[in-house]
Amino acid sequence: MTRGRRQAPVSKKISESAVRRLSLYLRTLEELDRAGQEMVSSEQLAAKSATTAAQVRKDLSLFGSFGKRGFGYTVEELGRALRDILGLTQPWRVALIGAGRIGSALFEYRGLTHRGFQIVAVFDCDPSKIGRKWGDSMIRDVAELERVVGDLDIQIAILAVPVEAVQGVMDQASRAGVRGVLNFAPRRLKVPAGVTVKDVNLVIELESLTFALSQGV
Amino acid sequence: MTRGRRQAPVSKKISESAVRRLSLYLRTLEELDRAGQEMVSSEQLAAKSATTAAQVRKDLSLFGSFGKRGFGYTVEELGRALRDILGLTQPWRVALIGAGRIGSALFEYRGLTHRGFQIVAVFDCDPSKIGRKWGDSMIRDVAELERVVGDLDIQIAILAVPVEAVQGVMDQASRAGVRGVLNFAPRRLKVPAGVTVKDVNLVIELESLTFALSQGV
DNA sequence: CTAGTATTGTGAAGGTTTTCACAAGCTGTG
DNA sequence: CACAGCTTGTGAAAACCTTCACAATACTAG
Ligand SMILES: NC(=O)c1ccc[n+]([C@@H]2O[C@H](COP(=O)([O-])OP(=O)(O)OC[C@H]3O[C@@H](n4cnc5c(N)ncnc54)[C@H](O)[C@@H]3O)[C@@H](O)[C@H]2O)c1
Ligand SMILES: NC(=O)c1ccc[n+]([C@@H]2O[C@H](COP(=O)([O-])OP(=O)(O)OC[C@H]3O[C@@H](n4cnc5c(N)ncnc54)[C@H](O)[C@@H]3O)[C@@H](O)[C@H]2O)c1
Repeated sequence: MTRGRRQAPVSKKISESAVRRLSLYLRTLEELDRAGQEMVSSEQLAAKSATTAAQVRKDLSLFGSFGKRGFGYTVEELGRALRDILGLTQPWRVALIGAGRIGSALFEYRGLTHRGFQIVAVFDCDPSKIGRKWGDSMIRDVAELERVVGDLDIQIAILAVPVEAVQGVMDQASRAGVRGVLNFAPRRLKVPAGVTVKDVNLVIELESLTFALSQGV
Repeated sequence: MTRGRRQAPVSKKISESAVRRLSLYLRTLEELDRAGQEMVSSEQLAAKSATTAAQVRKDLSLFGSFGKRGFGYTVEELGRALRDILGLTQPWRVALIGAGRIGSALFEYRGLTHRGFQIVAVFDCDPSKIGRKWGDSMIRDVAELERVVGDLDIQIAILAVPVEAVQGVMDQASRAGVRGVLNFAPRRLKVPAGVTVKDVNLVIELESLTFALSQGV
């Protein structure tokens, strides 16, 4: 029987909610790090991440053993481990498709670059927008998507196009070799196996809010 | 033993995921309605909403009995029932706080008004923005928040301010009597009991995407 | 009216996630 | 070195959610 720590997972299935919490823990750790704190207990990490100490320990135990009994976790070390688990050790190259209102907000959002997501190309289909300069680069014709994704080694696409266009753009993107997609259009996308989609849907958020509000009366 | 249909729930606890699916079903129903379809089976509703027929029926059964055995559901009737359950029978009055990049994208987003969310006031703290005209109304000083929320009977606030400012703005909003909040800033908010918060956090979405991508290697 | 077909509504089973509780183990102190 | 104090890591229990499977039932056709 091996005794290693920080062991690779035995390929257990990890729940979506566990992964989302890991991302939260990482943000909390970064705040602690900025505040100069070196150690943190599962108790404290939980309090700052709106969960419980047991949940924190269970989540981490899915991936290995990162703490010291009696003392807690080293902020920096655990942060490194989480970045590693979440696949954040090297920056990701992202295409933004749709240079409209949401697209421009995202393009200028420092929170993304900061976390290692580099928008390396922007696409649109509107001739009046194509060629316009955004930041260092230029808005490209979405027809070039396939070529550019290959040339720039893009792995992720953010879809910020109108709902009627989104499935078509998705098809182009998956043909181009994009493996992950963040979709802002309110439609469930059909994708080939091997492509992962995450949806951001404001209306669902708002409606789950109004549900809660009208329940609580 | 009563035999009523469409019974009010016996105040069971409804899971967040069930509510989110209801919102999805509603969108699907609206699409079917636009397409002129009158009846729908749980099977079809499930296929279009990326879930299973059993799940659809179970979700609906939490709130009552809306279908006809042997036939399915009336698109319009079920739509009405879902709007009722989700608290969408009358429009909600929303304050947008933070007239920056994300704020302006949201303000112009038709998808919200469309679904009965009316942005009736916009607030900022930047003197160069206050007083500027947006749509029919004007950007107001966030200092007026408390008064305006009362005057305009605002129930929901969308927070689109920088992360450093968000807890302060949240405190103002809850003092003002806002009961629901959609928060775009990447920080967990502390709120008094009776206030519900939903977070929209892009970085979590992207990181759960990169987790999936780096697992799947 | 009866038979036949289709689909709902729902207990029960099965599966997953969260919480509990405690042995294991690290560190500082005397 | 032994002990005290504290926190992790983890099986087991509890809670929660999804899937299964089928009786109940609505409607149509004959
Ligand atoms: N604006 C918001 O706050 C908001 C919020 C949530 C979701 N969304 C969703 O995000 C998407 C974009 O919204 P928006 O408000 O930015 O719209 P927008 O109209 O401002 O921008 C859409 C952009 O996509 C471009 N486009 C259209 N078809 C294209 C194609 N086939 N290929 C490439 N580019 C194409 C358009 O030229 C335009 O520049 C929509 O699906 C919307 O439902 C928007
Ligand atoms: N831009 C994006 O795409 C994006 C994406 C996800 C999340 N976010 C988050 O949304 C928030 C807003 O981002 P943004 O890019 O729109 O920023 P922004 O700087 O463009 O806009 C923020 C606005 O808030 C105003 N403001 C600051 N303090 C305020 C206060 N106390 N009261 C009222 N208004 C105040 C500012 O004057 C500014 O107009 C941030 O927390 C950001 O992390 C942004």
